[in-house]
Amino acid sequence: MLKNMERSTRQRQAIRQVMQELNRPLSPSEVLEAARHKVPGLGIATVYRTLKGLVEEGSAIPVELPGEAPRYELSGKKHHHHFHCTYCGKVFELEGCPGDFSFMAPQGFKTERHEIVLYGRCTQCLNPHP
Amino acid sequence: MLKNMERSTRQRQAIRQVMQELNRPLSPSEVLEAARHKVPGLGIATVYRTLKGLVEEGSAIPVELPGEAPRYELSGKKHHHHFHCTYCGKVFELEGCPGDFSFMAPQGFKTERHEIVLYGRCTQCLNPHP
DNA sequence: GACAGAATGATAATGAGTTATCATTATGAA
DNA sequence: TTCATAATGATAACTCATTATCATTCTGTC
Repeated sequence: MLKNMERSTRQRQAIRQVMQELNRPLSPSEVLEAARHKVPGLGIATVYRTLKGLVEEGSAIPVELPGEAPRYELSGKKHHHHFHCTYCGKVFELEGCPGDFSFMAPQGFKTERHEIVLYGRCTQCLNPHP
Repeated sequence: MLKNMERSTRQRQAIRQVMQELNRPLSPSEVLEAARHKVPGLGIATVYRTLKGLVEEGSAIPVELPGEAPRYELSGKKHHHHFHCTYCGKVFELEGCPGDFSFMAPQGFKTERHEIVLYGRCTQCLNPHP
């Protein structure tokens, strides 16, 4: 007897695969575009529904960046930050973190967490003809 | 002969004052609320128009934080980051910056700028009864 | 294979934030 | 003070991301 996200459909398989393969935070429309290569008729509503389900079951988490609609990445990764290519708009995962930034907060403030976003050009956009 | 933001109205004066006095990134509705203490009948449309004008003339800049609508702060400050109180929702300016984060980017990526956001509790929210 | 009902896809509806409209008011040059 | 017109405030309209609706299709159990 099943509960949430109970049936294994081609659409859901494709969406999960795309998120594993691309391995970076994806917007719903990026997921749609990539997953349509596997399931041509895929609709955006299914993408939203599936992403919501993945977040609810804990296997994906939303990634919020300044001025952008949420993207989604698979969960289970350790503390990390992101790089946003200002040319192609893709967001990449960074490894590691320089550490604790509590010292930046004013006296009397209690820092609980932090986010770092780097902006610039990714390799593909710097070297368009490899 | 005047150009943009040409007339000095009570509304515009109040909005500029509020931004100077509070000295932190303010959302349009925060500006409205604060500026209404000076100009009671102030409307939200005027706030949006004035903020847009301030940005166009270069005296204010939009501050984008993850998952939030843009706030606005007066320009001319040096490189800095922000603290977002998760309790009252206010955003505060931080002084200084630990430095360069290019080393976090993958091989072949070119980092041009970075953003840091700290999350936690501000003094007021930690000490409600001073 | 048959069947209950979960899932899908197209699209209408929603919601939050922002902008446009327009009649009225207020600024500032003459 | 007068007057052209910029600015205001109320609110309708718009934008864009997301969700709801619903007829149809598909999954998985029997």
